[in-house]
Amino acid sequence: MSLEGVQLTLVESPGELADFLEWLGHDRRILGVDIETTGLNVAKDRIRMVQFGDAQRGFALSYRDWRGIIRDIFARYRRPMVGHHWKFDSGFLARDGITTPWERTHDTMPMCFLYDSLGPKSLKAASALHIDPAAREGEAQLKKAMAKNGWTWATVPEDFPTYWEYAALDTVLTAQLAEKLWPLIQPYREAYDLEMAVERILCDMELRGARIDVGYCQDMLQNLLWEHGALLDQLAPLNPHSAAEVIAEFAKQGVTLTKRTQSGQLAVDDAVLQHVGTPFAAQVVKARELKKLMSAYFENFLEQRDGDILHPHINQLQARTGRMSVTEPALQTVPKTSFVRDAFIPREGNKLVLCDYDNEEVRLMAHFSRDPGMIAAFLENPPRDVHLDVSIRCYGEQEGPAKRDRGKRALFSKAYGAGVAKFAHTIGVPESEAQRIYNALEATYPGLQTGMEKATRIVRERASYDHAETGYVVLSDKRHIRVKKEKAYVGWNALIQGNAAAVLKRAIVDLEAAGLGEFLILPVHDELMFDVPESDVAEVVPLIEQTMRRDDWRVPLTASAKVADRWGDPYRENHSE
DNA sequence: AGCGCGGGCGCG
DNA sequence: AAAGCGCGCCCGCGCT
Repeated sequence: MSLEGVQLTLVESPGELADFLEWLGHDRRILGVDIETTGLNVAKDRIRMVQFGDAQRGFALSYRDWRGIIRDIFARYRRPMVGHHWKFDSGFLARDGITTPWERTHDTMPMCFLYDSLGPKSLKAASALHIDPAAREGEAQLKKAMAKNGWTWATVPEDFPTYWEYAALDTVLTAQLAEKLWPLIQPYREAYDLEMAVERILCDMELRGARIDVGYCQDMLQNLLWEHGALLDQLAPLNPHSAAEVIAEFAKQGVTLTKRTQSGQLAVDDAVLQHVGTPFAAQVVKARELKKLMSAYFENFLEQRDGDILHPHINQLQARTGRMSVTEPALQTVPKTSFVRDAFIPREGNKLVLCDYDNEEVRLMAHFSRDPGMIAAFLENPPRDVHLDVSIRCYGEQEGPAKRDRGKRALFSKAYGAGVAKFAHTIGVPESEAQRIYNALEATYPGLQTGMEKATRIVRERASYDHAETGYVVLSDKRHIRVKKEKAYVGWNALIQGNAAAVLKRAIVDLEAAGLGEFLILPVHDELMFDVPESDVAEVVPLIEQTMRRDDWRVPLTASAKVADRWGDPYRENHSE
């Protein structure tokens, strides 16, 4: 495939429209579709252009001029279509009341990911790799022209050739990419079908959005602003957010710092400041905390809302493991305090339902390690506390329960590759002590070590076999997650996180099939948030738990739901968790 | 003024 | 032989 001889057209006159419609009637394997918008925000931005194309030709249509025609095309076109990141385009069109035929639509983004989970996922980068290095030229040229003329995506003239050619070419790239990748991803059809089904549901979730309590956010932001301002006044002229100034202040006060950052500078992170323990160190910690709460959370909630609804971007294939991420705002990183989570409320007359998998990653480790003790623990009813068992083996029946968290930290540290030194440092104990906990872990669940070694070996062997820089692990839905050979030990993490991600995606599809899709609001790795009418809650909650439950692993993957009036309810101090 | 990076910190 | 993994967003800072 290449871009040579590709013909691009801006449809302006009725004659050009007739030519375009005649072309649209031709027989072709797949029709590429794309839209251009004034920006990325589905609540605030507009569609400017809609483009159609195949491997040879691309057409750009002004949305303002041809909206009715465009609507008809989506209603009538009966053959397969393909977009790149179709959730974006489909969401904008759906918002305008234009329904698109998901059941006949493909997406080259999941194709890219399934072909190579570490490869490029953007249309331009993937096209440059798979089709023609010239695929990037239009974008570069357009950016230059926009900068020169002070244009944005909202103001660049529709008839500016570089703009509409760039727009029309995207459909050609998408169509060519689809033709090239389609045969290559056939071994991963199960995963592809799953991703397409998930994408459609995520599209609806983004449009639905999550409701926030605007007044609460405004009040909390005011309080934070005041408190942070007062702290800055106290410290002035010193800026507690400048590491250099903080380091200089410690030097002046005679405090010696030793920990270094990755690049060799003196570290002044939370652990260091806690260790220093002076009032000034505490003030720096406090200032950072307040700033984070303001800037990353409450300010963003208020800035990014549409009325009282947040429409976050749910990035389906962002992580190399196939995990999803949520941005604008980053709702997967909301602090686990009622203070921040109280910002999230259900719609009028509704309840929030929060359902997460119980110890999902540990249960998957039990499955893949085949460790008899770990498997047995999860087969008991109720399940044994695997972390407590490690702690008791290390510290005894008396002291063990109080040190359960060390058992838990040991498992996750060890499982994801931390050495004894790193583990000792993160939990703040001498290395000898950390080694004792690791020994207890190994004695309790010896299968963990062998499982990790096996995953590492497999990644190395596959990389060698392919003469490649990367090997891979295979997930339950047959997809490959690539892992760099020089960090082959990451294979275990990829296996666990990747399968956890696939489990959640399958659950989302099953929930929709069970009629619960309309309540879905947000995924958080091993957890789903629902917004459910109060009158349906009693019926829906057990259905959610049953639908999410998985019994096709060596241990059951169970899910537990909580009902709340605010997201913060389960995190309140008097709550018994 | 805008960009990229490192440090730091929020989550699973 | 040894190696914590996966993200997003903020700030300060140095650069263009």
